[in-house]
Amino acid sequence: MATLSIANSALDPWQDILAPHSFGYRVKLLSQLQTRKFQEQLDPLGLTPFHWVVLCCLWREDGLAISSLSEQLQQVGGTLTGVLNRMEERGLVVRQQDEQDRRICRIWLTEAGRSLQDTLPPIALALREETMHGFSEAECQQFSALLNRAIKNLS
Amino acid sequence: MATLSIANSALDPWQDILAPHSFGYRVKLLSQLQTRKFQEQLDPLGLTPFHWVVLCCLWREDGLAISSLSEQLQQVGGTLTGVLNRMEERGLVVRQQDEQDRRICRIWLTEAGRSLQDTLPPIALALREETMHGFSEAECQQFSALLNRAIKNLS
DNA sequence: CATTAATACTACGCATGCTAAGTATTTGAG
DNA sequence: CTCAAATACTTAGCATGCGTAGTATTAATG
Repeated sequence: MATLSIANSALDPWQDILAPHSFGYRVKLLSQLQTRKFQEQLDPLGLTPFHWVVLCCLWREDGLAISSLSEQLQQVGGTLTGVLNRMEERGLVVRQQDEQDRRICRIWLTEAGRSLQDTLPPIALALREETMHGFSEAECQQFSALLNRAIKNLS
Repeated sequence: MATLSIANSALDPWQDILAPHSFGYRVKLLSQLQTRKFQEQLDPLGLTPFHWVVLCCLWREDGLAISSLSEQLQQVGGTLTGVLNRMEERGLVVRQQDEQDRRICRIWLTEAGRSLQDTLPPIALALREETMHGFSEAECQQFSALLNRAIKNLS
């Protein structure tokens, strides 16, 4: 008979590194839960969470090179190619070769892509508030700081 | 000219919800970084991070139904079908229909799958220690507790 | 100036991960 | 007992996400 008692966990030195109760798996799970909730909200708009993050970058600075997006988002180039193809088909962005260096492909917002700046941030904010429900300001900052340190350790 | 100054961030109320600096995106990033590092370690063994989490469940209790794996890992059934197919081809597990209820498909470890219990946990432990490098015991527990609360909020 | 190296991106194959639809089996309402 | 509903799983299609290989362009070396 399998037990999950504290005593058992104290006896098993691997307890806290084995999925699904490990720290690592719980990070993955939180990431997944966020994505699922966000996906639900974006689906009626014909958008995906990945579209959102690309749009965020372009709202701040339009005409970014794919390599710059890749660096900012820490995503490999191959992944972006597909996403940008679908965003272009969806009419959110257009590709344009750089004049000076024709290896570079710059991504520009369309009017449709720019106008989403009014619609999407409130959705993202609501998700953040749901995630952080019951957290004090200090706890939010603590969480954020711990997250940054862990990311730095693996970068 | 794009600036990233504190002053600028204080002026923009959306600053902390826009990718790639948002809390949500950083959670995703930590999850991704973990997966990449783990993948690197598992690749020479012909394994994936998903194999690891399934094996963890089976080491604790062999012969689990797919629905039970689905619940424990919080993964939809369709995802597991593919993973279990590949694990079966890889010789880690075997499928067997339940005698009492033939709708249920139980997953059993092979000897190869069971023997990995000696090899894999140290790899996972090393990754965890790399992630948590420089964290005090109290900080680890704090991080873990905040994570659990956020997961609960979205579940 | 010519050739090699480096850079930016694309293409392909494979592994998650999701939804929706389909199949087999069992349960349960009448 | 019978047939509809519920359950367990598979299949198919699409969107990430990664690694590798390929193409085009520019930079760097001699």
